[in-house]
Amino acid sequence: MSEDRRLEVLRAIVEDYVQTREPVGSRMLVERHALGVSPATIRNDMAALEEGGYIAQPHTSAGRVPTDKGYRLFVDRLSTVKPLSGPEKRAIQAFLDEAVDLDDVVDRSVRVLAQLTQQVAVVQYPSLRRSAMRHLELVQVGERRLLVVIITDTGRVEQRTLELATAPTEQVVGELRARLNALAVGHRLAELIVLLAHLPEAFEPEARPLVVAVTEIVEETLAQESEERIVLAGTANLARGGSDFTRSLGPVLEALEEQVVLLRLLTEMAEDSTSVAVRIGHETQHEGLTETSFVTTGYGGDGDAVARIGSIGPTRMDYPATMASVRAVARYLSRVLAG
Amino acid sequence: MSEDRRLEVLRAIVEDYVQTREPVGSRMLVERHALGVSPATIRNDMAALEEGGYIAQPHTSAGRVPTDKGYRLFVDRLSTVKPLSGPEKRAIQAFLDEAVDLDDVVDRSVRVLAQLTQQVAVVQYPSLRRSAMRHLELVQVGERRLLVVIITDTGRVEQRTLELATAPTEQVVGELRARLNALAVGHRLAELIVLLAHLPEAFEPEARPLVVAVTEIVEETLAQESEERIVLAGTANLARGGSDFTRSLGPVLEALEEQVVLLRLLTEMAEDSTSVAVRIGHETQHEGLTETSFVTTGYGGDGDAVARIGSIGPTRMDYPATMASVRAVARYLSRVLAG
DNA sequence: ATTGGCACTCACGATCAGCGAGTGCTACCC
DNA sequence: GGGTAGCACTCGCTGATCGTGAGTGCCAAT
Repeated sequence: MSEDRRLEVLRAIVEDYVQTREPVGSRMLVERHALGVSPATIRNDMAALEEGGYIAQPHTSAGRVPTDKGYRLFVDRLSTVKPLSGPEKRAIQAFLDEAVDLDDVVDRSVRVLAQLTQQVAVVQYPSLRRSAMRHLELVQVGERRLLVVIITDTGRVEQRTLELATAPTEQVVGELRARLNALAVGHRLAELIVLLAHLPEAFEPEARPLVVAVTEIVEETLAQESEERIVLAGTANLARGGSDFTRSLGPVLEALEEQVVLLRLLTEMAEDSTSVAVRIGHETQHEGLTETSFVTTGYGGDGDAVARIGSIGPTRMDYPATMASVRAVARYLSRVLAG
Repeated sequence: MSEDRRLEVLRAIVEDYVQTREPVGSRMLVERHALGVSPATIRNDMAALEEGGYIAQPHTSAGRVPTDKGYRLFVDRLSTVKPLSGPEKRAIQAFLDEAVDLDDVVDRSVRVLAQLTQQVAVVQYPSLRRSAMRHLELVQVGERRLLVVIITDTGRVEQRTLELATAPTEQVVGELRARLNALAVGHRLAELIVLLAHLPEAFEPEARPLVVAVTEIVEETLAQESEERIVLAGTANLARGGSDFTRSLGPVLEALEEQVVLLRLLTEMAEDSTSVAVRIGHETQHEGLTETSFVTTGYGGDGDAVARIGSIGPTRMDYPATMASVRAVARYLSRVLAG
């Protein structure tokens, strides 16, 4: 009973099951794959794989289905990423290049990925903290209201209005704007807290409340939970494919609407920021997502990513294809942002 | 056979069906509602209502179910809006007041509405064209790149980058910014095309290409289809409620993901901008939405709305409650935007 | 270690009868 | 003429029964 063949059997089971969506039996297996042995032999291998927890049978007298552990092994050791076709690549690039806006880029990315994988796609907006300041604008709107606009090099624009106790002079606002920009432009926003610490001291006492108020709201913005924005697309794909996922669709949708859940997952997976990371079924640690897998990778920035993009589908998905699509879209997305 | 009682029967059927989700028969009807007549009489009325196309029976020997036409009559003439409870109102207000941002306001509105109605909620971002210019900022980023940022009084921020043929001087950019703001601030963006028409002439010939480029990109931004942004929440609610909607969920989700479809509907319904509008089942004119109803109303601005908010659910939804929720959230949303 | 054979299990689909909610119709009453 | 009571009829739903076949596990043979 060779170890190699057992793995080969597991791979065959995964591939067949992904394709047919039905438990795969020993007979079908030898027919569809040139394994060179009889069904009975396969049955022994299957028994061993089941013993090891890599496959399971839904009911007695049914074929085998891969377990989460089985998929894990498949992803880690048995699969090879299948690259996208040339036309596909070009289509992605062309589509993303038309974007006019960060919102538009993100939107197009998530759509194209959903389209490619025929699953749910998710994109995190570039993290404010990890982006660099491109420009900070102060706009006086009304007597004692100030609009603070932060623009990052990733194209993100964040804005807050500020109610002031006293109306500042045009001149002070101008000076503050100039100094803030001189100080901050080009730096990561995360560094800002340190950079801004001593800023008030550079101003006359009368102006300090204003300066403090502005720096505070900037810091607040960075601390905000809403700092992290997430966009989904392709939820309709969950329902597609007939009798596939259909019954337990509710919990999945609920989980996907909980931004907190998605954020946690994406953050956890971010440890491995550069390559494609996979979370399978129970590994998501979320009740509604036990039949769901995440395939994500970082994008933007070289070395450490500025945010993540990924695809969400049933555990029984085509991992090699999904991984390829995610990686491809992430690359083009990075390129567009950098360009 | 009094006309009045027939309508009363229709109302009873709608109310019971909405509540029980099962075809309602003559016996149940007289038991649950004090109609003061016997089932046989009701049957006659039912026959008449069926004749008129207001109700139908799924199969022979089953109870009756309201048709789209029946719901329409119910909504138009038989229902009275049930107001929200005090705590509910306060909760909405409190939740929306915490918003820090336009994105945040929109996000919170759509969530709270989804929560209230237990259906899908949809919010259109304030239309750029109908908003007034609060500020227009030009930021020079890099040698020959200019960032054009438009900020509206509804809090919307739109941004575009502009590649220039030649590097403009700081001074020209400053002058352009000042003039643009002087010209445009306070006006509806829709009027901008006219306002900006003669702007280039006010500049020296060398500066004109820049001016033209900027005005052009502003106009382009307004023409953009992406000018209209839409946000959904509560799609998970479609799946909730057991065996209710479950089978034909796919098409609905697909339709909801097609922003174009939603936009068309919202726009069509906008004719009646101030009150609550309802589209029932086939009235949506969309294949995937034949079992779906839209309840929407305008928000922001008094007189003519700046955009729409609404709730989407099964045709067999609680119209009075939904209409009340939609109207309430729209009001608070308007208030927050104005404040 | 592999294979052929064989008994066993069990989900699935088809068939069928009984039940009951609901209807339409007709004859009757006020 | 509108309302009511009674009655025969329809038909979807439920549950039981049963055959079928894919698939398994085990064992003896190679």
